[in-house]
Formats: sequence, structure tokens, C-alpha cells
Amino acid sequence: MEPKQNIRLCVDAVVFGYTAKESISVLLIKRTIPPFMHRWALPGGFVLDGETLEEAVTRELHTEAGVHINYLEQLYTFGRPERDPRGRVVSVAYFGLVNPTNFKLAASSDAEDARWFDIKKLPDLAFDHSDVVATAVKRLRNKIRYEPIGFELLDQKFPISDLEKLYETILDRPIDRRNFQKKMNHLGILMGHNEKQKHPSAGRPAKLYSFNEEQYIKLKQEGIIFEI
Amino acid sequence: MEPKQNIRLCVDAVVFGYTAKESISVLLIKRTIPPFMHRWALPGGFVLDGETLEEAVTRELHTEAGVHINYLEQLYTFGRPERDPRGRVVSVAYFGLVNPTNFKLAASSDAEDARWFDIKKLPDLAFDHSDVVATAVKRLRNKIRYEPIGFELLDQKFPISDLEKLYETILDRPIDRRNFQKKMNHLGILMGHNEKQKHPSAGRPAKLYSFNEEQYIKLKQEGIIFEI
DNA sequence: TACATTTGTGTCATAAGTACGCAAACTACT
DNA sequence: AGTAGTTTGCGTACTTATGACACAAATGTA
Repeated sequence: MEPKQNIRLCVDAVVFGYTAKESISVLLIKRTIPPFMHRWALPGGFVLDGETLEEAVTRELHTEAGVHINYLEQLYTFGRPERDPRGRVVSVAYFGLVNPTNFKLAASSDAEDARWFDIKKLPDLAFDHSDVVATAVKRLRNKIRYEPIGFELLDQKFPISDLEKLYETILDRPIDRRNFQKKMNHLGILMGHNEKQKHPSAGRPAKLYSFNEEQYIKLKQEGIIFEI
Repeated sequence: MEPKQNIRLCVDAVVFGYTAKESISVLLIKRTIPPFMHRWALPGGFVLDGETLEEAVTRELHTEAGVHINYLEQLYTFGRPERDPRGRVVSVAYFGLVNPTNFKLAASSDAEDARWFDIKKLPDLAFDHSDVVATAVKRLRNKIRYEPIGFELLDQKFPISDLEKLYETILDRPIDRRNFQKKMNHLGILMGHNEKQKHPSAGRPAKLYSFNEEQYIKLKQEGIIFEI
């Protein structure tokens, strides 16, 4: 009655980080085992029988790259029968954000190496992982326009210009600095601190802000839509 | 090296239809086999080894309910270990839209019955299917605000007021008829026909329109954002 | 023919978005 | 010190979008 299936299930994670304050990076690991041995790939692996999908992703990220994740959501499930040379492997992909300055990447036994790659300069990836990354980049571009996910990528306190540059990088278009500040102040999801940027390379030191999550949740409940 | 997995994969479909022109319905089937025998559930079933996920959904919709689908996209993958009493079954849920006036529901051997249910008056569902439906309703409400999916639910030619009532139903709030018309005309994704509504119950007969997909694709490429 | 009803078009006030100008606060160089 | 260069913070004027509402046109019905 229930057909015998020969399908295995894995999870993969597309984790974005904002490193050099000028480009968006994605976390990749170098495979130590076939197929695609010594090729770069997304961190991920087979789901264990008793764990949830989120647990599987978190576990793999920890063991393969030593990453503690700030934000994680499900992205898409890739199920093309030919996507894995070993046989039928369906992969549930996740979308993650971290602030890379918070920790050091640590490749484990499962991975030769773990590194950040600029999303505009990716190497050839294993499996269909370039499709997965492309899907994640689309999600990132869409999502940042109406949800305040940018804060997960920055330090806790930051000048508004950092946030603006992040938006410019992700959306890949210039944004008027003054209108962006006006909009952010108007939205009220930033909390000002009586602190200033320490060592600006040049120019007037900027006031530091942090994300006011309480205010954001309040606005969301009132149905106010955040959009850039 | 690769752990022996005991996970099975199935697909489920949340198919919406706009029937009585006053409420949104979802397609459910009555199960003939345990678990949850004789309970209402989403159409779906196990994925076959050689088929894609989309093929699996389409096949199940066809065999269980005789439905030809207008629009289909992936919704979310549900993977809680306890979601199926038979063991670990991960389900990839899909989101579909049809115009129910185009065909007759036909329950097959796999289902005792297939019926449309008002999304506000759902019966107790099998498995975690009420979570799945809730996720799909959220997606429907979000999606209709910035993508012209409403057309999949209406006849090919329709008066603007039908489209407006559909939006009011899905968003569950009143919309100013005149501003809605203005906005639709301004967007230019409607194509007017030199035809009028045949038998209006009362009042001036409305001009009939159809969706101008070409124009929509053009606008989308130019980066113009559609929003209600 | 009068009336209820629904559509099509328009107006007007207000809110939001866009493109700038300019002074304040800092660094670096002379 | 003083001056040039840079970046921030705040403001202004113009354009565009949104929301509330008025009114005539086209139909069915009494």
C-alpha cells in the first residue's frame, strides 16, 4: 500500500555574512568526501531520524564550520531526481544570517576548510548548490526590503551609514543617505545612544544606534508595513 | 559513512478556489485508509523515486480529486518528527490556485470524497494539516498584495468589481471601489474588451477585462512594483 | 416614468517619496 | 593655528501616491 521509497533527505544552509563592509559573503566548506571531493559546497548533510530539520541545520553548521547562527529560516526544498549522483537525495535548504566578526570559522573533520566567499565571486559549487545560493540571494534582496533583517548582519551598535551601505550592497543600487536616515528615524525602529563612533577615518563622528525590536514588534502588530 | 535513514517523503497540496464569489475555499479529501481514516485531509501522498516533487503533487491532485491546476508553487516543508503516527514522514507542501468553475471535483479510489471548504469553516484535519493550511492562507494574503495571482481564481473575462471583491475577501477588509479601479487602470495590467457584463442583477453593466500578462511581465522587468 | 442600484470618472486634501542645500564636527596637512 | 577635505545631521522644495468622497451614466424594476 505504501510504496517502498528510496529517497534520502538532507539539509543545506546558505549563511550570509557582511564582512568587509563592502560586499555580502556566503559561507562555504570544502568537501573531504566524494562525490565532489575537494569542491566547495554549502554546509549541510543528512537529517537524523529523530531530529527536526532546524536541528539538523544547526548541528551541521556547528560541526562543519563552528558557526553560531543569528537568524535562520527555511528557504526552499530542492528535489530534482538527478541533483545528487549518489541517488535520490532531496535537500531542504535554509537561509541564515550571522555577524562574522562575532566568531572565528573553524573547519572540522567533515570539511577541509570553511571560508567566506563574496557572492559575486563564487567558485564552482558541488551538486546544484549554485541554484540554491541564487535562490537565497533573491530571498535576501526581497526580504530586506520589508523586514529588518539587516540588524542581524551588523554589530549591536552601529551608525546609520553602516546600515545604509548594507542596503546599498544588498540591493546593488545607490540610496540617498539623507532620505534613508529620515525614513529610519520616521519608522522609529532605531534606538539612539548617547555615544559616537570612535575613530572615524574622516569626517564628523556618527551617532550610534541599535535596533529597537520591541518597537518593531509593536509596529508590526499595528499592521504598519516597513519598506525601503 | 552515510547514516541509514528511516525517513519517508510525501507531498501535500493546499489548493484555493474562489467559488461562491464571497469566500475562499480550500480543496480537501476524505481519507479511506488509516491513519486518520474518514477524516478530512489535504490531497497528497508519497513521492515516487523517479519523479520530481511537482510531478508528485500534480499526480496526486489528479488521481485523488480530478483537479487540473492553474498555478502551483512550493509552500513549505514540514518536518516535525512526530507529525505522522506511522513514523518519520517529511512533507513538502505546495500552494495551488484554480478556478473551480472550470471542472467538476471527482473523488477517486484514494479518497471517499473531495470537497471545497470555506477557509473560515474548516473541519478537524488529519496530521498537522491545519498548520499547513494556516501557512498557505498567510502566503495567499501576502502574495496577492504584490503579485497578480487573483486572475488565476477568476474567469478569463471579468468585471473589475469581481477582482475587487476577491481582494476584499482575501484581505478581509473593505477596499474603496473607485481607488481600486483607478489603481488597476493606472498599473496597466488589465486589458479592456468591448464587451459588457451580460445579466447584472442590478445597476449599470460593467465593462469586462482580462489579465494582460505580457504587460505585467514587461512592468516586472522594468522593476515596477505592483502593490495593493 | 420614477427609483434603486451599480459602474465609470473626477476632485481635493493629505501623506509619502525624491532631489537637493548647507552647516556642524571631525581629521589631516601645512 | 589655520585651512582643506570628509562625513554627519537637519532642513526645504518639488513631485508623486494615497484616501475620502461627489456625481453623472447605464441598467433593471415597480
